[in-house]
Amino acid sequence: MGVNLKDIAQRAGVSLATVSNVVNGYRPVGERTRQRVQQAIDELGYSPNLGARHLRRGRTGLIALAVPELTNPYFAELAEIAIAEAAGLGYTLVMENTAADRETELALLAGSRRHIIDGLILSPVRIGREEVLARTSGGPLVLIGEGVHDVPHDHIAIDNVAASQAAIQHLVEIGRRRIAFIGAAGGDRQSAHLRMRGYRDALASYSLPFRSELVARTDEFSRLEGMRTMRDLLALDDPPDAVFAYNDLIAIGAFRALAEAGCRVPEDVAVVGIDDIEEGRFSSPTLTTIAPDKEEIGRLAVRRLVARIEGTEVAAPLTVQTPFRLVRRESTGTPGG
Amino acid sequence: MGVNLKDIAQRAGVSLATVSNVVNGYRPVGERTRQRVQQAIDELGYSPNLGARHLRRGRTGLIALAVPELTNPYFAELAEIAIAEAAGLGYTLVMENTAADRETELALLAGSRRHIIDGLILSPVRIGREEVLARTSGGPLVLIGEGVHDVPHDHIAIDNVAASQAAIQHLVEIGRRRIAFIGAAGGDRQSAHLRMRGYRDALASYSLPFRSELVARTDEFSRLEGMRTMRDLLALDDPPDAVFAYNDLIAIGAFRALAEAGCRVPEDVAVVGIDDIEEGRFSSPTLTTIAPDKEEIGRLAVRRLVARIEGTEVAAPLTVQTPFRLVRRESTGTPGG
DNA sequence: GCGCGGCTCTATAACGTTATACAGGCGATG
DNA sequence: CATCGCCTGTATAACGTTATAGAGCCGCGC
Repeated sequence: MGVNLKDIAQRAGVSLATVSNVVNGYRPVGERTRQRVQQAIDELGYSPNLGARHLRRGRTGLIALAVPELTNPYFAELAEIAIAEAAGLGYTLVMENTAADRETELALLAGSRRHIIDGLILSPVRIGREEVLARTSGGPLVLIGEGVHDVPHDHIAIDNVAASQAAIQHLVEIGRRRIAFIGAAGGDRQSAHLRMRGYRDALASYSLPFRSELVARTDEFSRLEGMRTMRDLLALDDPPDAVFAYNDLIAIGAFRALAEAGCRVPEDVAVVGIDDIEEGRFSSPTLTTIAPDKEEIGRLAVRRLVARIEGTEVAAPLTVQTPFRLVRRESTGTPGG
Repeated sequence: MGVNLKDIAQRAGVSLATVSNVVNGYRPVGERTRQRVQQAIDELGYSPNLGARHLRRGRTGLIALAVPELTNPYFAELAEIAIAEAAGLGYTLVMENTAADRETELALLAGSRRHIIDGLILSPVRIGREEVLARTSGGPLVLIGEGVHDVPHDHIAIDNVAASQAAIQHLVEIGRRRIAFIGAAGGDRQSAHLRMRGYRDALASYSLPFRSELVARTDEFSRLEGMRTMRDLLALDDPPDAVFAYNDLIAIGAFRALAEAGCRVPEDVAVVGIDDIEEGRFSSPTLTTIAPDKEEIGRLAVRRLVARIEGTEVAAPLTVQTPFRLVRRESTGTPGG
């Protein structure tokens, strides 16, 4: 554990500063001395003490990715991508679990980790524009996903309204007319508002009536809530012939309720989700979904954050809408079926 | 961020050391001064610079949980528990993704993060006893899951042989005789060996023949591999009437192959997995599984690691076998059905 | 009156690194 | 030949904290 710069300096017969320069190339070092130092480093197996380095530099080399739930496969898949990208840029990514808790999100935003992390990628669900604007310090911040717009931070998301419209368009094209929406906003969750708006707009553009009984609110976006609300929808006098779910987890919960009720998918009820989690590629039936470009979102978020941290990016905050595509699977009938 | 010990000291009119003592109580401070200092802290909103503190103390307050894949819900669920437990003990838990890569596991073991983390919880899959024994430094280590036994480190796992036996027993009790096993060891993965052993032993104890054509090897333990190998099993002249899968993901992949082949579960083929991931509670059919006590594993791993780090635990390394239970669901028929 | 122990508090040296200021040598320039 | 600048390398002051040694004060016993 204990081999440090001084040990190397002694061994190579040079000063501390020279060793430091060899290690991180802040200033040029003559070829002969560089070799001597490098040899000493190799022999003694030196690796810099990051704590000390970062105390000096004022940076820790850690960035955080805060998501509402680690157990949502969408975020797990995103995290894997972001971790790899961060590692490639020399950073370590720390996962934070906000548990969709407003206080936790606020604390993170205010910089509760400010001495630990250099920057934060946040997927907000319980806070909005005002809270983000009120933030005065805490280092660079990149927002991902929906929820907060028009704030002075880099922001990466898909176009939720368009995504919803694409889903509804698909359902209409396969002949569905009574289309339900599961996952309406439980108050302050703007992402749900956006997807709801896309749902309404699309219905209107196809001259389909908006029926409030076909809109199901959920407190959280889980399989369990999807199952519960789907049961309610099936209990209607005139149940829906299609369901658009806020996300894939809800859709899979809906599958469960449909299976228990003996409804066939897609014959009786077609289902579309959003997220394209791997689970939906193996469920029975497989799940038609709107697939965001997770690679792009994860990598871009990390790259923008690192650019801000290192000061190489000073341009105005950027809002990026990453592409999405509709992936047809069994839950809406196979193409040509 | 800028408000540090010195600022507080000036404001309260005392020395640096006194403020430090108020903050972390290393030595007693008079009541009157303590109050003055506390007031200054509150007014200026001081929070200690963890980098500096840890440089001085030689600890960082970070621990890592290294798992083979973040996107495996079992590990995501475990991580959520471990993160909460670590936070309660004043530590921040960093997730590391080994991607089931031998080199990554070795690097982590050797202490590639030694200046960043105080200790490591590792779920090894590509390294074995010798590699762990060869380790000379790198701070406290707690092993979870299977794979490595008889090493001088705390180790938390379920009894894999017994778990497998319980699964087989259940399948036998519901009348199955041709029981396949998916997820045999692809070489060095000892966990698969153990589950395989439980499978063999259980078959023997029920006087059932061991048929090698009913054992499917997989390179990784994913839904995709489960689907592929299940297809192969169904192509046999005399296909199995039950499948015991290495884990739930494989079982769910097998579901997919069974659905595509038009096989009914559990009527034609019964399926049992291990892990009890939430996905299996909503799949169609729902998945019978061996449920490890994830709460216990996650919390115990963190507690043991922290105890080692803080030196409060000096007893010999402990191997804990946490309990498991069989959870009956549709994939083996409902109780009494 | 002097020394001694107990109680608060202070001064300060680390921890391991990086960035700044500076020193010496040497070739090029005026 | 003196001056300037470049090139290497060194010495050292931070970064913000904690632990150690010790300073001042007070009361008590000899």
